[in-house]
Amino acid sequence: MEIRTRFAPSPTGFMHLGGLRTALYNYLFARKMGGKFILRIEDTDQDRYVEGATEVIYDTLKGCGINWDEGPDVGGPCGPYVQSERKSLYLPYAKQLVEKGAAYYCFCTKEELDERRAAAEAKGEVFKYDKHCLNLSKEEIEEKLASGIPYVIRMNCPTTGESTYHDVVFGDMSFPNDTLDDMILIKADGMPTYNFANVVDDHLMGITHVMRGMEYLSSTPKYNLLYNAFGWEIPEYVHLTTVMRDSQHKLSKRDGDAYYSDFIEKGYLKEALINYLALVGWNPGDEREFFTMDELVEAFDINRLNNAPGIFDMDKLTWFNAEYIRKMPFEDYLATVTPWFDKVLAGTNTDYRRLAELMQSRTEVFNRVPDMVRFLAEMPEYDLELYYNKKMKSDSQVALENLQFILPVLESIPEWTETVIHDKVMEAIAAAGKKNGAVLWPLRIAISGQASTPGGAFEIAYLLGREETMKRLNAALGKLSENA
RNA sequence: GGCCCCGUGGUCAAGCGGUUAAGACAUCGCCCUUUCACGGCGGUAACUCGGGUUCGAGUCCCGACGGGGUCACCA
Repeated sequence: MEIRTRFAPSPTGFMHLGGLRTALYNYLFARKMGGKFILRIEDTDQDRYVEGATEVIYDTLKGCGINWDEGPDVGGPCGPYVQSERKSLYLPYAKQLVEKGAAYYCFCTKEELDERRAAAEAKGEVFKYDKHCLNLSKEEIEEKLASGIPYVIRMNCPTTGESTYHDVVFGDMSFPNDTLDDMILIKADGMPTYNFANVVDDHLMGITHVMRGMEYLSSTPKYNLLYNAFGWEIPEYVHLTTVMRDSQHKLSKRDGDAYYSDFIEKGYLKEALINYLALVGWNPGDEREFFTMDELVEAFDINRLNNAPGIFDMDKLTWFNAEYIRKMPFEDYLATVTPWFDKVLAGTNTDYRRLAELMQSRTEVFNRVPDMVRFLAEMPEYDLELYYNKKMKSDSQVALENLQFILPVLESIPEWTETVIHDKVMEAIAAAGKKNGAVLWPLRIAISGQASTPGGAFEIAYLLGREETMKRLNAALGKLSENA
């Protein structure tokens, strides 16, 4: 039998990382098994409609290399793949259930229900619909229906016994039936609820494996009741654990760390993000950590899914990102980092190519780049303390002396290239019998104003250019002698 | 609160009755080196707690504690 999985997001305008991982796992499993991966848009809540939200879903998935075989844009044998376009299809199914006694019309208004719920909560009880409308006579129902009183259709859950099902990651799950609420299948506006549409669509679309977040663990018995009432085959369930920010919080919108777009904007690479995400809650069973999408497909196994929630570790993601950046072909890195250089170096004539060579092994996340190179555009304020470095045998006194020593050497450099600067300076240092560090450390501080820089004195001097280097050097000398 | 799930270092995580309890990130130290980064080497650090079962328990059972989920005309 062909394996068919699906990702069924609702268009909210954002792609949550947890959702992305769900999509990824569905995709990986389908590909691994040679099956089909379906994209379905669940937009039955008209109040939540967001303009352009489906495009966000398409773009994110496509950008990550998660391609679907059937979906709203590519079509397929089970279309349409947007729930709002399937609206008319659900009511007949609900009515079928009513005829079978597995569901019933309910005329209780939302307000009445809210009141009863509040009353129950006030008493510290769990509110459960009391099946009030189940007791209506056929005549009463006909009459209300005929007079146009708004209604919903609810499922009729058993109140005794227990429901059991098997989940691939959690094993056998068992729930007392008296905890099951008669959930609404068709809303007063005629639209199906998520709960109902989901079951009907999964069946109609031939979904064999339902992979979704574990928040559905406890409503699954109700879905199974529905499948059974219809006489449909129950799919395999694969409930995925939640991706957490820390042990008590999910990844949240508030912290700006929940959405795919947040990470892309910060300068995380989608390959790194996908790679890391795949590993939160799943592992290949060996020690591999780096995976291309194809390798992920090859290695993926739903039996190795973890059943304990995983915390999304920003540090580890950042490490993955840095590793991916280091492995980027240089030209790709240059192209990607250029706009980040531009943020602070746009007016300068900095050699981006050379800077990029220096920066590639030092870039963890692209949004950290501007702060690292800003000193090239503008000499930062710095403290004289920076000249002190025990290991380099440098302090402000030594700095003054050695900077005065190196100034004429630099002035006489015939050609301002890195190698010439390097050779001439090293020559002079050796000739004077000085220590490399005692000259080079102060020099780098003098022209960068920073304790650490991407590259040493020669690289920075080259990048700055002769004019700017001399300008900064003279300024440093002034500052040093002033305080001597 | 009812019901359900989960519990190995700070984090991810291997382990499926007998191991010196892997590995990765983070952290710390050393080496390389004109800083930082990269790279190399090494260190610190864990089975939530009680009871059982067993010759033997991180692995099985029960309980406690802790964390999470769910109880909508949201999905």
